[in-house]
This record gives sequence, structure tokens and C-alpha cells, in this order.
Amino acid sequence: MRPTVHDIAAAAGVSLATVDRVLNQRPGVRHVTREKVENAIRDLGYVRDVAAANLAKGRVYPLTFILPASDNSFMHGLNAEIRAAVARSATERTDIHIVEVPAFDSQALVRELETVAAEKPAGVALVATDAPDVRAAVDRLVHDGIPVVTLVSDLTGSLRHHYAGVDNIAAGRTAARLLGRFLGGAKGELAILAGSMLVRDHRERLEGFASVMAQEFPALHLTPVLEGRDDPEVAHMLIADALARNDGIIGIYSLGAGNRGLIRALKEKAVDRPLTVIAHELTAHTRAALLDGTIDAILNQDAGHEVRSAIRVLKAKADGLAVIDAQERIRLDIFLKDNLP
Amino acid sequence: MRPTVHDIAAAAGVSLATVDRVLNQRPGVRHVTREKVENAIRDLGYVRDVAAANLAKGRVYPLTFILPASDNSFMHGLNAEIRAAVARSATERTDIHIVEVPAFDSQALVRELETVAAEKPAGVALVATDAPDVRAAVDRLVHDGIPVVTLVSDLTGSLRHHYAGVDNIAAGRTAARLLGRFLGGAKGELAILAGSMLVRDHRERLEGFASVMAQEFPALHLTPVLEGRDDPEVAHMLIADALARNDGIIGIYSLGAGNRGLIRALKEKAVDRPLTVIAHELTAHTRAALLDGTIDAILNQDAGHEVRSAIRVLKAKADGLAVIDAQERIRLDIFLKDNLP
DNA sequence: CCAAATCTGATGTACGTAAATCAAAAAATG
DNA sequence: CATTTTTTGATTTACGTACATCAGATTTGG
Repeated sequence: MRPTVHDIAAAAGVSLATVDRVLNQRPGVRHVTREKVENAIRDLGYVRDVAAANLAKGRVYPLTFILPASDNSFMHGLNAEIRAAVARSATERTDIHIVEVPAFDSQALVRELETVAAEKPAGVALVATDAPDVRAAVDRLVHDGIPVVTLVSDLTGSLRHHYAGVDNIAAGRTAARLLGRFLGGAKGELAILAGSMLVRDHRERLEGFASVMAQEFPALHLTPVLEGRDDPEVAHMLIADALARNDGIIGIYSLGAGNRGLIRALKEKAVDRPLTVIAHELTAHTRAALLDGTIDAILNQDAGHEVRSAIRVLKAKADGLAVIDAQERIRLDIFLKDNLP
Repeated sequence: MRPTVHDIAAAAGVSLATVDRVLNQRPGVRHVTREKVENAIRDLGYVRDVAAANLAKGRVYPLTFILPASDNSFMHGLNAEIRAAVARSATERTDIHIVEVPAFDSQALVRELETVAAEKPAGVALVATDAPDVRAAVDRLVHDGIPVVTLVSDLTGSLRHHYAGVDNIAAGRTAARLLGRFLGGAKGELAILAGSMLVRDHRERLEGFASVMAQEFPALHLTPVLEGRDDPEVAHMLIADALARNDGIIGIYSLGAGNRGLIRALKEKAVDRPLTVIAHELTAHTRAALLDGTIDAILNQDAGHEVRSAIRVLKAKADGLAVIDAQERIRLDIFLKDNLP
């Protein structure tokens, strides 16, 4: 049987109340006494029964998710996953709030972070916009003792406790190698469609992609990045235009959202020549395109895993508990038409 | 606030004791009364607080894992992950036992299943050997009300509640497409290294591989399967021999274990000609080979996820709770040298 | 050394559920 | 209708922890 507070009290030769004071860092315990208790805790290998503690406290974890108000499939999916978590909140003792802020607007995000901080939640998850003032606002939250995890897009250099998202440099590198290998030594040009170079995850993907391409596939030449603003219409226009004007394009890497437009442009051009295409994020559109051969591979991050992981980590941090690192690593999914879920 | 048993009692106009009888299916409740209570439960949306219930019951989940006594990296890893779960058992209220049975020995497995059944555990996870008597033994366990999940290798047609492992047909298909695309339309022969065609997961991988190859890459010809018995020495011998005798081999699919031998054979032959190689299971050896270019891609199943998932599912089934399907789907990891964890 | 401040113990209640006991009520049986 | 059987209620204890209160002990400071 695992030891309880009673065992600790007995072993340390103190009362239950004193053990409680030590455990919950309440004042009124002399240094020597505190040490006796801490030794007993260590010796007996006591671990607090979190379930019982939560029951006694009637604890719920008020968590806030801050998302950009972007109108694309991925963000919709992320939102849906958070709402699914809300539906589970009764059994998970969470009380989740979702707030949306204008996309790419660091000031709005900072304001929201300050509003949220005032509510003293048990944890905050945010899709970070990469800016110094956001970093500062996040650091302030952390200083106030509020656990913070970044979601999907990280905020390196900040004090956030955890990042629930994929390694985007690795994603870009992987895309490059897949594309390079699929093209099998052919010589030609590559088009790159991004959302915006202002977003960190897109920049990182491009960085990884370009670096592997330069090192290992010198026969492939990268044309200037097309910024589609994650908008299907813009993406369509850019890709159609690029394909019309440049005969040498044999491959495309779409590292952002708005793939609906990309796919439409590809279908219109279908007869012309074979293109090898790699895109990000599995949605209804990209899935269909993968199955019909318009897209050759999809790199994906599982929004459901990211959300569940963020919640687990926030709860653990709020309780000062350890997390299973391997479990919280968000993996880069590579989908071919054969291994779709 | 979520409703409690007290609220149910009040709403149904019965006493706490009666609610308890209904909830825990104890006898002594008239049909009409039972219905009143059940209606109240439904109306108020009552969900039992599992944490409180477990606390009151002092419940622990005695779980048994049955593994084949195979001496390869993957099984060692699986074992290690289960032991890691044992280390967490205090906080997870589990009491996990690991038993090993001779590999590929269905009778031994059946005997063990019967021994285990007698101990009435809260759940059983097993790496299934695909045989009718095993199926029958598993079905008996299920009939006795013991939750069963298959691990790594499934037992289709049995009544097992869940399979914690990858879709091996999809894995084989994925390997085929990767290999086909990497070879970029070249014409030649492929060597296939398996452990044993008696194991279901290996058969399924081959089946998926062969089917995609036949349909989509007719220029690639499959040579007869080499059965390496998951033994590095045997694998080395077989591959070295095949490469020496067949000049036309341009690619290899290793769908089982014993990759240490394969890698050695490949390094010895390195100068001869470039080979495209895809292997299963990420281990120290395959990882090194992927990084140095000996292997081009690794397909992997995350043993840690499989174990944690199996435990979650067994506990949920034991409590009659729902599982989050998406969370329990074991994904096929595809590793290139760029996205290694 | 006394008073004040600080520390410690003893005790009780609470959280939501499980499980047991015993009494009381209702229903079924003859 | 009386008796037996079944069903229901009331109440209590327990699980492991949190938290509050109050009395008593010990340590400080003057």
C-alpha cells in the first residue's frame, strides 16, 4: 500500500496538521520540524493522491485557450478539438474558455493575455504570434505563477513551460527530402506557397526546406516564395500564375493553409505536365487531393493531440507534477494515400 | 456544478441508498423505482465521479501483459515501456504484471491466458499469436467479463475489445509507395526480408506491400521473401547471399526485426551499387543507419504509445467508460533522417 | 522570568462515492 | 387478513486529502 499523510505523520513523529502545513506550504512550521517531515516524505516515497486532493479541494482547472481568428480548416479543426475537450470537462475537472483574437495582431494578443492574467486561470494555452511584446506578456504570466503552453506556433526565448506543436524546421526538412527523392534526380524549379513570412512556423518550415534542398538536391531550384495569406483565392491566383509563366516548375511545396486554391489551380493545369506536390495539414480538401493523386504527400500535425497534450501539461504544471515527455511530443505525421486515418 | 448522487436521489424522490443500488447494479430495487432513478440520471446528466468512486472503493486495476519472449530490440523496448508504466502505477492505480511466454507458441499462450483468467484481473493485454485456439481463449476471457486488448499484433475475428497497434496492411502499402517513388521509375528487383510468414503482422505488411507494388510499380519485381526469423545472423546471411547472387536488386524492404544483420550486410556491399532500403522499427541500429544513409526510411510504431493506450483502454473498459478513438489510434510513424525524435 | 510571538497538536468537517447495517414500509403470498 | 418476502429509507463509516479552529506547548524578546 502506498503511504498516506497519516503514515508520514507517524514516521516524522508529528501531527497530521503539521504534515498538512508542510505539504501545502502553509506557514507556522519551524525549520527543523519541516525537515523531519520532508525526510519522512522522501523515505517513505510518499506521493500525494491527486485524485483525493482534488476531491477535497473541489478543484477545477480553469484553462484559457487563445486562438487567432483565422478562417481556415486547420484553425476550425483546432477549435473543434478544444470544444470536444470542453465537452469532456466534467470528467476532467477542467473549465475551458476559448477566446479569439485578430490574427497576426500582437498588440491584441498582448491585451488579451493581460485580461486573462487578471482572471488568474490555472493555465493558458496560446497560438503565439512571434513578437517581443508577446514574449514579455507571456513571461509576465509565468512570473505570476500561471502555467503557459504555446500551441502550434512556438515562442522561443520566452519562459513558456511547454510547446505543444511540431518541430517546423524538421517539417520543412522532411518535405524537402520527400520532394527531392520523389523527383528522383530530375532538374527543375520548385514553387513554394506560404501563408506569410511573418509567422514563425512558416518561416521555420521554409528555412528547413531551403537548407536541405541546397545541401542535398542542388538540381532543384527554388523560385521566390509566394505568400498566399492562407487564403484560397490568393493561393489559386498565385499558383495559376506561376505555373503559367514558368515552364520549369516540376514541384510545389505548400507550407501554409489555403490549399483549396492550390488544388483548384493544379486541377486546371492537370494535363500540362506532372507535378510533384507536398502540402501541410490534412483537411477534407487535401485528403481528397491526396487520394486522387493531385498531391503526393501531406505533412500534418494532429490538432486533437495538441489540444489534449496542452491540457495534460497545463494540469500537471498547475499541480507541480512531472509530464511524460515522450507522450507530449507532437509528432509530424506523414500521410501518403496508403496510410490515411 | 455537476450533479451528485444526492441530487439524483432528490430528483427521483428516493433515498441515497436506492440510487446507490441502481448505480452499482445491486439487487433489491423494483423495476419502476429503478426507472425513476435512471430517468433522473439521464435528465440531470449525471456522470459518476470516477476519482471519488475509486477513492471510496480503494480500487486498483490489476492488469496483466502477456508478451512473447523474443530477444529483439522492439520487444525489449516494449518491455521497458511496460516497466515504465509499472513505475507510474502508484499514481495511476494500476497493478501491472508482465508475463512472458515462448514466442510463436500458441499452446503456451493459451495456457497462460487460462492461468491469467483464474486471477480475475481488471484487464489483459497480449501480443497475439494468430491461431484458432488463442482466439477461443481470448473469447473466453471476454465472456468472463475481462477486458482484453491485443498489442502490436491483432487477433481479428476474436472478441477482443481493442487493438493497440498499427494497421500493418497500410504499413506495407506505405512502404511500397515510398520505395516505388524513391526509385523513381527505375526497373529492377526488390528483396524482401521478413521475420516469419507465420506471424500475422508480417504477413499483412507483405500483403500490403505486394499489392501496391503490383498495381502501381510494375517495373519493380519482387524476389521471394527471405525469412530471417528476426535473427540478425540469419538476416545477414540471407541478404549478403541475395545481393551477391542477384545483380538486379535495387531496393530492399525489411518488414521484421533483426535489422542489425541487414545493416551489416549493406555496409559490406556499400561500394557495389546504390540500394534504396526501407525498414521497420526505430532502434539504435536503424537510427544510425538512417542517419548515415544506409537506410532511406524507417516505419515505426511507438511502443510507449501502444502501452499507454492499452492501459487507458483497459481501465476505461473496466469502468464501462468510453474511449477517445482518435487518441487511441496508433499511428504509423514514418521517419526520414530529418524528422527523427 | 514573564509576556508575546511563534509553533504544534487535536479535532472536526468537507469532497463524492461505496458499502454495510438495521429498521421500516410496501408488496406479494396463502 | 396475517404472514412472509421484497423493496426502500436512514444512517454510518470509509477512502485520502484540504482546510479551519482552538487549545496547548515551545520559543523568543525584553
